[in-house]
Amino acid sequence: MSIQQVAQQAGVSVATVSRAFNSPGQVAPATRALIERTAQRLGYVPNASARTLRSQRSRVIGVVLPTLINPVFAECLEGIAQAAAAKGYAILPMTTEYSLQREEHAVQQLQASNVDGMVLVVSSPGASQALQQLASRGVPYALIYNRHPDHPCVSVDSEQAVADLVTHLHTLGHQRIAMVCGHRAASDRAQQRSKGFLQGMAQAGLATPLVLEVPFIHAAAQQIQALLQGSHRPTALVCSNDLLAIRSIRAAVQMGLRVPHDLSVVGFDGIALGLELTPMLSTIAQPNADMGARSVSLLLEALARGEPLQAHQSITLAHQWRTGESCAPAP
Amino acid sequence: MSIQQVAQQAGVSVATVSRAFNSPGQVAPATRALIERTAQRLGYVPNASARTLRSQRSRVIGVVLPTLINPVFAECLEGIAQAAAAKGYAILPMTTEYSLQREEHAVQQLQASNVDGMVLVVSSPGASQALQQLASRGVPYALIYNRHPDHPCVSVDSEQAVADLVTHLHTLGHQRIAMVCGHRAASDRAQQRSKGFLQGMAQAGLATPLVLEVPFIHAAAQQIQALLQGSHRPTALVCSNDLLAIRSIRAAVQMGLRVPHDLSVVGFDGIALGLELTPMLSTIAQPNADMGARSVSLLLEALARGEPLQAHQSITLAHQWRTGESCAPAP
DNA sequence: CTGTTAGCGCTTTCAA
DNA sequence: TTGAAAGCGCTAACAG
Repeated sequence: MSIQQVAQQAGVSVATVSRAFNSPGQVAPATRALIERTAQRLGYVPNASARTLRSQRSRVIGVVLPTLINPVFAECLEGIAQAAAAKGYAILPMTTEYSLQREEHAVQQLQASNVDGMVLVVSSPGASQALQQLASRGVPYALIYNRHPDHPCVSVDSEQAVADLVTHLHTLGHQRIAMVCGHRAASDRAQQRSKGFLQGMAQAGLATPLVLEVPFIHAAAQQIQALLQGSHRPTALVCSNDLLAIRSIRAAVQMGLRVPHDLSVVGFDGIALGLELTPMLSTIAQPNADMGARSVSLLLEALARGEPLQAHQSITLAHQWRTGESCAPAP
Repeated sequence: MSIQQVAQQAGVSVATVSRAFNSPGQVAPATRALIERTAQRLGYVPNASARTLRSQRSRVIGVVLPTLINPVFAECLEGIAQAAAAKGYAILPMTTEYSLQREEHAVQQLQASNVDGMVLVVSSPGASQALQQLASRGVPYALIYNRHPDHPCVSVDSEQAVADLVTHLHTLGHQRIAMVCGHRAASDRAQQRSKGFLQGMAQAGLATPLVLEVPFIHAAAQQIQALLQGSHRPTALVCSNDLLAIRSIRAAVQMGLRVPHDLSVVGFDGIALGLELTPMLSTIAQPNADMGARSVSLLLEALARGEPLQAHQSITLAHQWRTGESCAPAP
């Protein structure tokens, strides 16, 4: 089913059929109606590859994410997809599983696919080859969750958020607060959040802050339990994301601790599932879908202006403390 | 960066460059090395649109899923992505949010994108316009999770699984067993699972089976709590998926019931997160990533043979009872 | 082993 | 308002 056949059937030229689809206003109403009817009857759908090849724009936005197993990224992707669809754009998502190599590969693939722009979550913006390539080639892109002065980012202020959280915990009477943190090398979020933790602890005048670094992928129950051992154990655990919080709760309950009675556990991200859990997850909630949507608008505006996004166009969105049920005053 | 410029820089014809990429064996080692070096230096990546347009194959597999918010589909997608990548295929996922209209739209978009084949989870294979279109146009496709005699499907026998589960619960002493089920109109899985429930109840000689139908999207705590009211309340709840099980546990705990002591709750799907919860989710686990992978292999085999998949090539994979901690003998 | 060449289906001047 | 025609970048005969 090509434009040729539609043109032939309708008794017009291919150019007219093309116009009927792309700038209907330029086609006489009668002609347009005829073409629409014919196309409908033949089940004609314009060939995206040909269109892209010829017009040098694909109306596709590439998306690079660490993984879809962590619901925070799935939620964000839904936001991206929705915002893109509303503007007539399709999305092409790729996951990197926190691997730098796959990050570069994804970016390369997306470039080959002629995406008009990209939305990415990378490990570490400062160190990313992939981003450099994008910048040097003038491909418009926006980062989400990442924060970096040299790149256009849509994010929340994790550092401040966690620092404030520590203050809040301190107010609740917690003195011994520890952090469970994802691999900082694989995520600038983990870095910022742990930085905020240390800052908050210092501000509160709390001593010897403990930060336990664990992998993202597998549960690390034993390490967490080791952290919770002894009479001088922490009374509150700050986790660098909700998934780690969920794992921490399990680890704690397994060793006989009650959450939040004996131990407060708070997460970061605000995944929707956290609201359904028992206890409901106490967490610093990010507007995940909205962040996705905002990054798309930013990107599309840049596309419309015909120039890449600048670092100074970064957006910091408000986070929100979700009280939940896994956090309580110190015992 | 086009093949032209690489050819020129390397002092060979475009055909040779093309061959160097697509059938390296046909190019003299020295020439190939030169081309590879040149391409590398210039940062050349073949243009996917041009390639697809010319060769009439995109090496892309379209994927249609209800949503990525339910982790079962996210896990499945990871399986699909991995299997596809291993064979040099990219994937193009679209979500339908359980809407029939979006289902058709997705299929149409994917066709326009020249995908070589599709993997889909639809609401109801028997009623799907989209599938009919695919079949009539000879586009190879495979369904996952769905089960239907007229379509090639990769699935587990949900009906049998749930029937067996009811037997198991009966063995554990449960007499009053109810089901919490997703909208049957929006999902043939919900249909099959509720059918299995009724069958299991009949087999066990248990009376008046209660099936509560709830929406997929929003929590329905009140309806579930109404079901659990009174002294003659169920002692076990069979949920048509893990998300509903998680919600049911919350609803139960909120009204003072202990899980599994007062009430057993079992799910269906085997999402990875279920293993991390407290109590760990008791569930009928499907091999989600594997199902995705198998559907891809099936599809690629069909592609290699140059013909669509047939209904009789359907695969039924084994499910597995995951004991968990949310299910116990009747109180 | 390498080069020449004809399109794949579409958009977009340029003319009429 | 419409048509003719020139490619977008690539692959796949075909020829050498």
